[in-house]
Amino acid sequence: MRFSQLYAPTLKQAPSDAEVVSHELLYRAGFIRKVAAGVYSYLPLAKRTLSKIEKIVREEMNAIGAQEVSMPIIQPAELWKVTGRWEDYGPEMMKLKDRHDREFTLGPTHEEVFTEVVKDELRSYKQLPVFLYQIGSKYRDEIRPRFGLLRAREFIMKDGYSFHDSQESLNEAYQACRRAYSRITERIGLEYLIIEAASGAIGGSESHEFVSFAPIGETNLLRCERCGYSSNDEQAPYKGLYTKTDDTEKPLTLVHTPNVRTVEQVASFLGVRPSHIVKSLLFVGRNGFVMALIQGDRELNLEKLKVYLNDQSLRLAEPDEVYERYNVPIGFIGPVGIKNTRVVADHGIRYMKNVVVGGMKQDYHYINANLNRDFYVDSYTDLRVVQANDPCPNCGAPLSGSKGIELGHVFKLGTKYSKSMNALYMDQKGELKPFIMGCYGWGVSRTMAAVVEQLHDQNGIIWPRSISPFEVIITVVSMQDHNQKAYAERIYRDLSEKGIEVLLDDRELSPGMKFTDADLIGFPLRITVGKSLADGLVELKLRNQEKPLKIKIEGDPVSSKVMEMLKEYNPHRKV
RNA sequence: CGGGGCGUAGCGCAGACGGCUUAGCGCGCCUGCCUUGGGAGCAGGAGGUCGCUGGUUCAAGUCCAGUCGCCCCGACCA
Repeated sequence: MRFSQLYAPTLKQAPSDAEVVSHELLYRAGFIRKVAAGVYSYLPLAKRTLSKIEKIVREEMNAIGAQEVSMPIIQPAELWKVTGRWEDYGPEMMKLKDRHDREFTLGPTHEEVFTEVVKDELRSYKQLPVFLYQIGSKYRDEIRPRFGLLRAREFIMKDGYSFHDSQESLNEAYQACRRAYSRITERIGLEYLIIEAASGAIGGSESHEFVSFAPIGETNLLRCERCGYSSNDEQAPYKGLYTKTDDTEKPLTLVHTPNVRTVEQVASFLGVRPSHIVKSLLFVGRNGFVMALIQGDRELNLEKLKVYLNDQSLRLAEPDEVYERYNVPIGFIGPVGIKNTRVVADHGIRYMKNVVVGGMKQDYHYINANLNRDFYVDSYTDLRVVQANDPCPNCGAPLSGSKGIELGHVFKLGTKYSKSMNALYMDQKGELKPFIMGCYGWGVSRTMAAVVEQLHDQNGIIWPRSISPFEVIITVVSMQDHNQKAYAERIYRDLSEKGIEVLLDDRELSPGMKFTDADLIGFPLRITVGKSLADGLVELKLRNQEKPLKIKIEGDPVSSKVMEMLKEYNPHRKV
């Protein structure tokens, strides 16, 4: 490819809305353009990189026996109503109606469609297992799209689904996919971590995430240096100690706390530690209001509460809803005297004495409230968001915290979808059984952005060789110089014939611009053909190398040295 | 959804408080000359429904209302 013919509009200035480095660099380097909030066009450079990522994903999926298919993006609402996800997935879905007013969604994921497709054809255990996948666009009406490709409303994803007649068979596919994902990440050249994860609205039991390290990532990682445990903070169980006290119970007292609402305000107004306050949070779910109690200095993990109550529709109640129902502004809500509301508490609540809670009356709080005397709890569970320095659930050593970008996610779904969709096969004994299912996602477009987050410097992107749009760029310093031009053409032909993907920068531009573009786009290797050609020299420079290497050309073009340098190229290392 | 902000040339911005002339600047683009090792120089030039709709006014990019779009923060706050 010649640069003079490549559509790669590079920009000196970053667009004003670019917030994270991957967004800025992909935009400036001419990979992407925005069409609407969270919706992007992929220009030729991006398309080449995305195709390479897809190819790696495809090869690794095929290698574990998964078969590629392609399912429709547009899906009828009925399919989603059967599994209850028309409501559960709800606002995240892009919904539309056809001319007859029939409802559809642009698929945010494809469990229903895949299950529907196989249910009538797979009738016997003899046909199992089956593992299908596709690579295509997904649509999620994100509450707030941001960070460019990292949280987009349209994005490219590989999603796979497997169907089994036993847990063992599911385990095999699950482990195979985990290995495939590890190979994908390694071939791309990302630094990553596999963590235990929450399964969220997809449902199911076991689940792991593949997360690439990035400070701007939205996944909170917890890691144990001692035993290697790793998890995200939505999933990690709290296995620490709870503070117990032997304090004698003091009498319950209502105190005037004008305009004091938050835990912090209450703590400073009353001069108590946040850990002495009980936070009372009201949620709304399928069965109405639920009150959750947690120690004031801890965050509540909504995922844990959803799982505990088996209600994915659970959400924090709006202040208006709370006021309408209890006649008390949020901030003064508490468990004392609350009626007709299920109360779920974190285990820690059991051991607290003489606590501060909302007064159930505007501008009042109770002090010295005590469990089973002044208020009551229906059940206890672990509701805490585990934080850095909490003990590791495995070995008790303090956890360390960091951030990452979720690239891949594997789930054991079990029979959630097959049961509700009546997707059954006949087992050896002639009994009808629901398929045991697994599901496996990989964010393709997000991977491109995640790589840029990890691999860049002040001049631009530093692509790993495996997914760079081109492996080599040949920069001709002066197109006026016939020798330079002719020799560059010669290397170009030679490398192309040897199967290297080369971009020849044959533009009539000042050398500065060419160098800047080459660095910005981030090709692994640059060959500069310039004035030193007169002395029989060209320069080779890896993208992460400080100084170029001058090599003698002596008849043979530079291909063997190029091959050698590309082989050794490690974009993560500064050279 | 709540709060804040923005919308003026391809990109980045000024002009708006304090109303009126020909709406500017940098980059980019076009032509010519010159130049070719890190976004060169000189000269000339093209490019604008000032997001949209309506209102106020002699006069609106500027004031008012509505609307659309975009961005940021928050939405685990009690």
